[in-house]
Amino acid sequence: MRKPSSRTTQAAAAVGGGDGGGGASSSSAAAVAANNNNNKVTPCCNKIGLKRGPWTPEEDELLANYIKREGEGRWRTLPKKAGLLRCGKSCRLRWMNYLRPSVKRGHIAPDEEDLILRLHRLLGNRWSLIAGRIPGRTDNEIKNYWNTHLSKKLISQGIDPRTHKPLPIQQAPPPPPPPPITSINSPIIQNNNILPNQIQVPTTSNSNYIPNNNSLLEFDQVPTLNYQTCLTQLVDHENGNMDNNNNISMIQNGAAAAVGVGGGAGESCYEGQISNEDDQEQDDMNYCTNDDVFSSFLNSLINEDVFNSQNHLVQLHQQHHHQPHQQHSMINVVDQNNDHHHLISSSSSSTQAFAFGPAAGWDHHHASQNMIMAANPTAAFHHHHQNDHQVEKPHF
DNA sequence: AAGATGACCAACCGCAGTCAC
DNA sequence: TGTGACTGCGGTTGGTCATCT
Repeated sequence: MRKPSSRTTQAAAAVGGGDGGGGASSSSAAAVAANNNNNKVTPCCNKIGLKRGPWTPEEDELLANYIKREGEGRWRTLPKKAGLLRCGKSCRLRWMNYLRPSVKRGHIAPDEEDLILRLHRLLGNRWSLIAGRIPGRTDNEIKNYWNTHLSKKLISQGIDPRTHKPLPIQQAPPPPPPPPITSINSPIIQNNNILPNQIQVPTTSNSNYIPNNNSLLEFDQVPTLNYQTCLTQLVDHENGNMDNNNNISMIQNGAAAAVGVGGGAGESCYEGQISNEDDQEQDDMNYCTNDDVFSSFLNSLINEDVFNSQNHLVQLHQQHHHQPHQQHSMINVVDQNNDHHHLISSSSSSTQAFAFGPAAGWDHHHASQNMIMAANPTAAFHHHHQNDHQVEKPHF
């Protein structure tokens, strides 16, 4: 199984040394030729004699001491200043994945594992995003853990680790035909690794319709969130006018979302902020940025308790007021062309507590016909644990 | 005991986004 | 507006160790 080692040769020759900064690294003649053809060799990659391979304790000490003195950044010049025969990229990697004080190493707890599973179902192989929600863990560590443990675990459970859907069963009868559908043009929804060319929404009025693809939105389970204000800003920011040419619009009307959590449009998006980080992060969340929105969104999605609490409040509200309540969902959208994510807020009204979908009526006043829906985070979490030690319950 | 195999994971690679000039 | 440097990301490689045959 062990593959022939080429690393020693690479280290000795160090042709095109460094670790590929700017994508120009190579250690093979073919790659060197390609570099020459591309005429895109960064200075870092021209340097020879750079050390590769595992770091020694002495190198670690040099790097750690330098960063303690000078701080992170300026990776290109850091090795020389720190007295290291490494390229900046290697130094950065070593620091980020190993030497950083905040890095938590060792056994991944069941709670962390559960969180990884949830986030992966939601985000796919976006390891940095996943790692960002698991304090002390690096994207590399999570990626490795996924590839060596979790993917195998899911397979052993009959679940496709890429889609989080049941693996196909041999000799199984063909699935029943789906209900009539109406094609919706791109953009694409990313549903983990599924990137259909067309997103399809049933035209049936059956509100109980549930897509065959169980990763699609389950209309009766939609999280109620209160980030519409920030989402509006987010979508505006990321997509300019976000018109029909982009096929992404759908800013819901912002009225009285998220019962008991914050308030209506215009309020701070961190009213009722859900946090799974420390107090410092809580303190830092006094303003609204795209990252914050996404962070808050993830916090909400990974917290079933929050969702359940909100559902309960919605139910209470309806019991007392006997009127439909506006529901909001968050949809993760990926532009087909640029792979950018867009968090989209949707709204609908229904006389049922959590009805959501075609019968309840998509908000076509605010949603482009080309809008998409997918990535039901709640559905994604149905079968996971009730508790998330990472997340605090919001204060209502 | 020794080689083969598998698991783990640190490190590398190449690409893309962002920013300064 | 174009270019290059810098940075970050996800995929992949390969070294090391444990277990199997």
